[in-house]
Amino acid sequence: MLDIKWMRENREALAKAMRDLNAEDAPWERALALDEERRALMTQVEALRAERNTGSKQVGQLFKEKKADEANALKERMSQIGNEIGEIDERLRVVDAEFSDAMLRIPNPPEPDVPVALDESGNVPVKEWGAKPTFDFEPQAHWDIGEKLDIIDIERGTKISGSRFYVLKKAGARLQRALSNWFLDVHISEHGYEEIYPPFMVREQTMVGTGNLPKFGDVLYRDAEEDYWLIPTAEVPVTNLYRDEIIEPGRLPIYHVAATPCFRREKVSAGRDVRGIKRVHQFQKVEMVKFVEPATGRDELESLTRNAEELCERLGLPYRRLAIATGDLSFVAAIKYDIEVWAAGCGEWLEVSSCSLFRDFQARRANIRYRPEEGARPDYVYTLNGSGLALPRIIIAILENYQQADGSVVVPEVLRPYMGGLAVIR
RNA sequence: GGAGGGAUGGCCGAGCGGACGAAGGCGGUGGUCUUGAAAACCACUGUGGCAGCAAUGUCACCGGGGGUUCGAAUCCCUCUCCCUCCGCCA
Repeated sequence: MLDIKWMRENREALAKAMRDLNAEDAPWERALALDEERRALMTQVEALRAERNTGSKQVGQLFKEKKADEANALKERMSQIGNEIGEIDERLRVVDAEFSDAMLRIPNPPEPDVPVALDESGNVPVKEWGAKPTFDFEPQAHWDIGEKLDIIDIERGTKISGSRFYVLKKAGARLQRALSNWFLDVHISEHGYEEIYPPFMVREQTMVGTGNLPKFGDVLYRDAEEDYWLIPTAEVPVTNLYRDEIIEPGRLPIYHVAATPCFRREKVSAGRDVRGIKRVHQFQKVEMVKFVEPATGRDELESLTRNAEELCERLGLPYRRLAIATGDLSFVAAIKYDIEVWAAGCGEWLEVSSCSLFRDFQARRANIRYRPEEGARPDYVYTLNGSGLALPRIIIAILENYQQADGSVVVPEVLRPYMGGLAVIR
């Protein structure tokens, strides 16, 4: 959510931001109009309330002085004012609700250095690391490797739960667990993050806080009877940890990391990436979330992104960093880098991390503030998050990049301690 | 799942239709006293909206929302959360 005061004073900048974002349907003009109406109604109703407050006090006073006639007359007048207040209040309620709804549907303006383009074709590779592996045989795709090694069972996943579900078995399941644990351990002991185990189901308000609702409910799973939504990422519960709180001086920055399953309906990408385990309804992900002081936002984004990249490097997986263009930016992000890992079998770059700075956009929605110093007035924090990293795409990359002619797969060195010393999956 | 009891300022806790933004206490800040500190005493001590250049004014907030009333922390409805007992359960 944006600062309405900023919006009032920066109409042109706002208009340009919405154009750049390819979000010209965002109701920002409507929000500004409703804001004006809202304030006008407020001024009216408050004046009336002030009148009634003093009047009502007099009523009591007059009764005490036994001036019943005067008291009743005044009461009558106050009753009329009460009716007027009721009417204006009614309108105010409607206007207010519409205003809030409009505000929740306006995306975050991009940072000045975000490449301007209407869609993902404008994303700019800003960095590439590692050499793509070469083979003296025809490299297989992970769905073949996984099936032959009996570590990915798509057929049975589909039998149990339907399309876009899979079963990991034996070294496959263990590889995922090893990755998840190793990621966590690196972030905790080397990068200064605190581990969080959050709920995987959250209520609507929590989804609003991170910007997943009201606009993107169609990609979420929910309980049919109760107000429970399955998290599409740990970002949701972890960011909301401090909702409606004021973080005391000296506590920032706060770094959290959580490994959770993520649930996504993938409705909008129906038909895309149906093969294998690249795009699935349930996947494991380690997510980093930061709460920081505004001035440090960009530096924190860089270090966050590095925290993710470093994992790829240590796994020996070639990757590239993409600066996401305005038109491809998520609703809440002010700037975003994607990290894509090369998968030699299907010959694709796979997105395994998205690192975003939200400025105070989420903090306003979720009302997360901090006190810059003792006694100072609270201000909104900046929030950031990034995957570090997403599974099972890393599994895909490992299987495809580390495959050998005989169909076996070499386990990257760093994972072996987490795999009971296993060096080759065969 | 059943039966009860709660939610008040940073914390504890009173209030049950007007004098309440809210007694009292604790904590915090400033001051007096003191060589210094403690104690004692005095004062101050919530957040947000709107109008205004400002001083300031005004409105709202006693878990959330709605209602009754001239007037609600106080009465009614509803939701959420917490606690106790019973049942069930990894």
